[in-house]
Amino acid sequence: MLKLTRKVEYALIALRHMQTLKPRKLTSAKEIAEAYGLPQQLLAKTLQQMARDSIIEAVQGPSGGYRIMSDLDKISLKDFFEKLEGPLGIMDCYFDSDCIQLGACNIRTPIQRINENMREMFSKMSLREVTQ
Amino acid sequence: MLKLTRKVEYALIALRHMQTLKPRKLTSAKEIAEAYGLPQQLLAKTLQQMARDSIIEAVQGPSGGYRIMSDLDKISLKDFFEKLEGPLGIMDCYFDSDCIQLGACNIRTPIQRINENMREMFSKMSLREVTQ
DNA sequence: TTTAAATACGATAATTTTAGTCGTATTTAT
DNA sequence: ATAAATACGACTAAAATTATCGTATTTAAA
Ligand code: FES
Ligand code: FES
Repeated sequence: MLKLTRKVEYALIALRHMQTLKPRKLTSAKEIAEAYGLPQQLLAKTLQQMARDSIIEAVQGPSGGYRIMSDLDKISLKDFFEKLEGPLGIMDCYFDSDCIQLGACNIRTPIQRINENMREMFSKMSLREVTQ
Repeated sequence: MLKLTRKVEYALIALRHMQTLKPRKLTSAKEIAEAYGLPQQLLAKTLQQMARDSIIEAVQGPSGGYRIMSDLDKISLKDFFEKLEGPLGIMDCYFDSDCIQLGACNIRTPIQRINENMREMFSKMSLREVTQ
C-alpha cells in the first residue's frame, strides 16, 4: 500500500548514479545493473522510457549509453512519477472509472482531497532533491 | 503505484456510512455490503480488524453489528493506515530488510526523506476530515 | 566491411501481492 | 432451540508487478 514500483526505484538508483559521474559522461544499462545488482533488461527498459521522456539522453552503438539530459531541479517528483507510472493518486477516481460503485460513491470527495494533497506534496519536491 | 488497498477503501466507506447514522446506532456488515455493493466477507474482516483496533465497536448476536467507538478527530490518517496495513512508507527501508542491495543502497537516504514527508502529510489529516 | 556492444521494444513468463471465498466456531436476542 | 450476527484461519482466484526472451537496429572499432 502506497508503495513505489521497482521501475521507479531503478530509475532513481540510475539517476543518482549518473549524477556521481562527470557531466556528459555516458554509462550503460549493463554498468549500472552490475554495480547495483539490478536486472539489466528491466533497468534498460526503464532507462529507455526516461530517454523517451527526455529526462536522460540515449546514445546508441558500442560505447553508447545514457547520460542526464535535463535539469533535475526543474522536474518535480510528481512529474517524474507520472511520466513513469501515469497519473498520481491514491485511487483512480476520475469520472467513475475505477470506482466499485456505479453512481454515488460516498468517499469520492474525500479521496480526491487526499489525492490533491499527495500531488501537491510531490509537486513541491524536485527530482534533484532525491538524487543528489 | 501509491495506491490504497481495497481494505482501506472499504473501511473508509463503512466509517463514512456509520457517520451518517445517529450516534450509537448499530449497522451490520451485511447492511453496508448491500448498500454499497461490497463483498460482505471481506468487508466483515475489515470491520473486525477495526474493532480489534478500537476504532469501532462490535456487538455480537442477532441485531448486533458495529458502531463508531472512538473520536475520529483524534485519529490521524497515518495511524489509521498503519493500523490497517502496517508501517507507512513509499518503500520498506527500515534496516536493510526489503532493499535489493546488501549494504550500500544509493537511494536510501532520499527514500527515507520521502517517507518522512508522506508520514508527516498523513499525520496532519484526521480520519474525520475524510469521513465527514 | 565485418564484428561486437550497445540501445529499442513487443511479447510472454514467472512471481508476488491483493482480493475474495469457504468453513466453522462463537455469541446472543428472540 | 433457532437464527442472525460477529470472529477468524485456511484456502482459492485474480490481478498486478516483476522479470525474461527474442529480435531488430544502431554504430564504433577492428
Ligand atoms: S469514486 Fe473513487 S473510491 Fe469511489
Ligand atoms: S535501502 Fe531502501 S531502496 Fe535501498
